[in-house]
Amino acid sequence: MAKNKTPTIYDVAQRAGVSITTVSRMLNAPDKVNPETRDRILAAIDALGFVPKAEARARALRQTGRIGVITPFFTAPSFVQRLRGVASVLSKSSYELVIYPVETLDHLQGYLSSIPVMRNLDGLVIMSMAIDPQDAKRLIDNGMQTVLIEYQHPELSSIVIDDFEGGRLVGEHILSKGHRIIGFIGDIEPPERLQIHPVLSRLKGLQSVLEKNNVPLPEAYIRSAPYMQEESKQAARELLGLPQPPTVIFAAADVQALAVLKVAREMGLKVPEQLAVVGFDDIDSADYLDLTTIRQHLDESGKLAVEILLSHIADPSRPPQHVNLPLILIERETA
Amino acid sequence: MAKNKTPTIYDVAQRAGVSITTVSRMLNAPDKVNPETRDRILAAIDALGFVPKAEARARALRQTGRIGVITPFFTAPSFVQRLRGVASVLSKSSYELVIYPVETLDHLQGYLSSIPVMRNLDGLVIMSMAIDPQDAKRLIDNGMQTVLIEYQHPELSSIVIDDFEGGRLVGEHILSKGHRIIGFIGDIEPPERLQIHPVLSRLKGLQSVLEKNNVPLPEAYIRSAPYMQEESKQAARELLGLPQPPTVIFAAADVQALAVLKVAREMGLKVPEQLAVVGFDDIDSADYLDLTTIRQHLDESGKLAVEILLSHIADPSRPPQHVNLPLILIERETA
DNA sequence: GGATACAATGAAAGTGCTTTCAAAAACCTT
DNA sequence: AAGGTTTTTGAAAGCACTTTCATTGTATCC
Repeated sequence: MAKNKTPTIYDVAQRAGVSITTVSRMLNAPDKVNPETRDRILAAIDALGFVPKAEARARALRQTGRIGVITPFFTAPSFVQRLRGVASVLSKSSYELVIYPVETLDHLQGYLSSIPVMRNLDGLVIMSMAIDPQDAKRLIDNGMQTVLIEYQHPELSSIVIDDFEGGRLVGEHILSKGHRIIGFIGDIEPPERLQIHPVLSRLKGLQSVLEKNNVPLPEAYIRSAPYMQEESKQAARELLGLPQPPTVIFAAADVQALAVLKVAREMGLKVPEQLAVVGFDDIDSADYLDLTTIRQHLDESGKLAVEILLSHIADPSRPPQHVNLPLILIERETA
Repeated sequence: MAKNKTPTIYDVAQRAGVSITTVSRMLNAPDKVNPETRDRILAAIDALGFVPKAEARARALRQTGRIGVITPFFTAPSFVQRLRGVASVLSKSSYELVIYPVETLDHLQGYLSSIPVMRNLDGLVIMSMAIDPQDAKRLIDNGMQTVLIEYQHPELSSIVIDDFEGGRLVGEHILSKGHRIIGFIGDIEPPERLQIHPVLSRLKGLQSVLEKNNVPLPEAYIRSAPYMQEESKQAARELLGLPQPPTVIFAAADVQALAVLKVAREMGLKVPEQLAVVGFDDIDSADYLDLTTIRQHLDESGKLAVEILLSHIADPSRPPQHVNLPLILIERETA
């Protein structure tokens, strides 16, 4: 047997001693071919394990739909948790989950220009990325059902959280705990590809509360650091090395808060007595570390996104839906 | 314009004043065509509402550009990290990443019976799951390139680690630290769907070292608990409630080790003075918590799997490759 | 026996794309 | 300004089938 290639209609024809025409006809209109010939062809088909490719594909495309998720390269636990939500509802339906990890803006551009046009996706979830109006328009024009997470567009469904409010919640909490010297760590200038600025809003929310209560937050107490562990630790060390170090640090992402906790341990600071820490996201690890943080229902946002998506795929006439997920402060041990 | 037919690439080409080649190229490798031309084509596409037929494309293409990953429903950080490895190499190629989360054995069976026949995948990675000989045969017969992680089959490429050796490493380490009363927590009876028993091997590795050194490990000090946080904590509490509590606990998964650490904190035990903890996996959080653990290069295993897969897709005549990834003990603060 | 009607088949021409290869154009060097 | 690269492009040759159309061999009728 000439193997390792998947058999084509040509192989079948040759083996059955007929032309490809006859094989094709046998497949599409069996009654138009002589029963003897038919049996010969059938035997050849079985022997070769032939499956008409186009048909398989068409069937595959119909029976199992595909939904795509565009996500910043998922190094961050928060994205993972959202994906988990997405997968959990998808695995109950018969949809495949296709992931498009975005590392650079080019990537995103590439996906966005080919996806709507290629039409081999039934729906799309775009996580934490700004998309420009032109791309949005193309999605809409091509009837690609899309749900945005952490970004908005009037004509596309979206799920957002109120980052400003989150910052406020943190501000109120730490003030109520009596803190007056406050440090902030966050990735204020996020990677260009994202083009969204949740961290800045969180900071502003914090600032608004502090101002209202006449608690200062000098420039020196605000450090911008990327999500990486090392950079975050460095930022924490700088903050704690200040002549008058903060008694609480608000890290705008849990992963960064974890880094702060690690520094605190290194320096032998008792948490929360000598240093309180508040995070943002409520990733899984936050619970393990007893980190006080803002829960933004990451799993839920993923689930919801897909549910909205599926309902819109089922009935494309539904208007876009805009959901604002509530935030709550989870008080644990670190603040 | 002859309309009422759905537009083809020819119509687009004509309208944009270029050849079909250029249109096709624009669709598949946008960066290889002049931006001006690109805009013209894009405009034509938009104007005509052109949609490339997936079927035709697959036909001409002879490959699908999709690689699939079958993974236990990815709630566990360790799977996530492997996926990260997978995605990192995939995003450099032009393959789509399709994820098949497995929740039940039925799921797996469904995937395994349709995937090879459907032929809409160029390659497959199967993580941490046993596949029976029949399914393996089907994959092989249909020429589906496959890489197994944490499971072996003589005719399929695979990536494994030596769990027994990992257990040994832990045993030697804790003995060298002077511990003589040892506790073990692990998911010894894993979910039926997995049908693989890495945890048992880890335990056996540990036991082999202990025996050799005449250190006892009574039944009561071995607790089986599923990966969930609550169950793991409960197991830890039981262990620590023993008349003679262990001075070190080896948790066969980092997530469980984190739960142990949490219990220790609850009980006010100093780590590692009063209770040492060793994990297994070296997930991201392990670093944040300074957990002493066995590193099994999760990211790397994912990367490697895809690299092997891609090389086999490129040249299907290559023989299956069996890789044994080395384990090392990472000594941090907890033991 | 000759004309007519079919049934069964294959050669070859699509189908809507991708890809290879080579030519043309634009850009650098020295 | 001559030569060498690189970038853009299109003609044409696939891909795995489906369809059209012409050819053959019979069966049927008068």
